[in-house]
Amino acid sequence: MLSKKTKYGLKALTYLARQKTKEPIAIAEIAKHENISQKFLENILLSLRSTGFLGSKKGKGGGYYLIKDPSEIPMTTVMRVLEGPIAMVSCVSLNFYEKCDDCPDEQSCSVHRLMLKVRDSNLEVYRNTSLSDLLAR
Amino acid sequence: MLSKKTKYGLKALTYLARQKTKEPIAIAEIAKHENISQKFLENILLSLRSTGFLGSKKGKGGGYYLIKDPSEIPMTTVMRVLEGPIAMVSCVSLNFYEKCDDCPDEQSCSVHRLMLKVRDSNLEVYRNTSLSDLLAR
DNA sequence: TTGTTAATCTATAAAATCTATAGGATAAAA
DNA sequence: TTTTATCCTATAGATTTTATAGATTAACAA
Repeated sequence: MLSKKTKYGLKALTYLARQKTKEPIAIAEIAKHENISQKFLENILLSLRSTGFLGSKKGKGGGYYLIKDPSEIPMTTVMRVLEGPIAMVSCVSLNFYEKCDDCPDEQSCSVHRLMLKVRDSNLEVYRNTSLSDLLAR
Repeated sequence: MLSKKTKYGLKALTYLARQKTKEPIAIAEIAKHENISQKFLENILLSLRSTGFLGSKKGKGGGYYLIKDPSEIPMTTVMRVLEGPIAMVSCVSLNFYEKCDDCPDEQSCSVHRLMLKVRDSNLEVYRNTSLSDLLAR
């Protein structure tokens, strides 16, 4: 299941991408429009900021804004920050590889084999999807 | 992340599929070979039995055995029983559809749009993979 | 300078889910 | 009728997710 964190994060990014202006948008405004707890959203946007495509400004008139064009913001990056590794098991993870402690041999592991396919499949979707693809009606 | 339940369930099914004989295999044997808590595995196999491709026999010489050929056991069925719906949000689920309570319009929802792609992609993998595909070395 | 606004940061509470175990019931075989 | 192994239900323990609280920092405006 998709976490609420990811769901909210995607909605917030979409909300920002739909703005005509590039002026900062307050968290309160996003939270209100997208039915999200403001405090929860604060944490989410904060973690998204580390990606480099999201900027923020403090004080009056402050808020969040996109630094890059939505078409330059890939879902691989967004999903990794929000949802964590794209792979469902760490032994097939590109960015967070870890050996399974209970599995003596990856080559012959059925779970490994299946999850490799799933990872490749998901990766292709995320690599070929940017924030701009989520906007269209 | 893949749950341990699913991981264990897949390993157990694979273990059964690799048997030469069609005689029942005791849970204890599977648990030992695959490093799984026996009691936990009991529950898992029990839930897998509902799919119809897994049979069991009680008493001495009892255990679990595959009713169908591994090539006739699709991952869609296995994953749905073990891991739950394949869709990451219920609003794109084929078998467990539910409207999101916080989302006024699916058509314009960015999460819906993205998760639809992910579901299709995963579904294709699971539909084209059977238990027999997980066996090969 | 001072007050107001809004993001930043850390900690933690509350809720939900996952993982594992316990123990008796049932069925089959010897 | 004893032994063996699955069946079934309940629940304990651990982990993760979701949400909130409150003090801090930065920017702006009067």
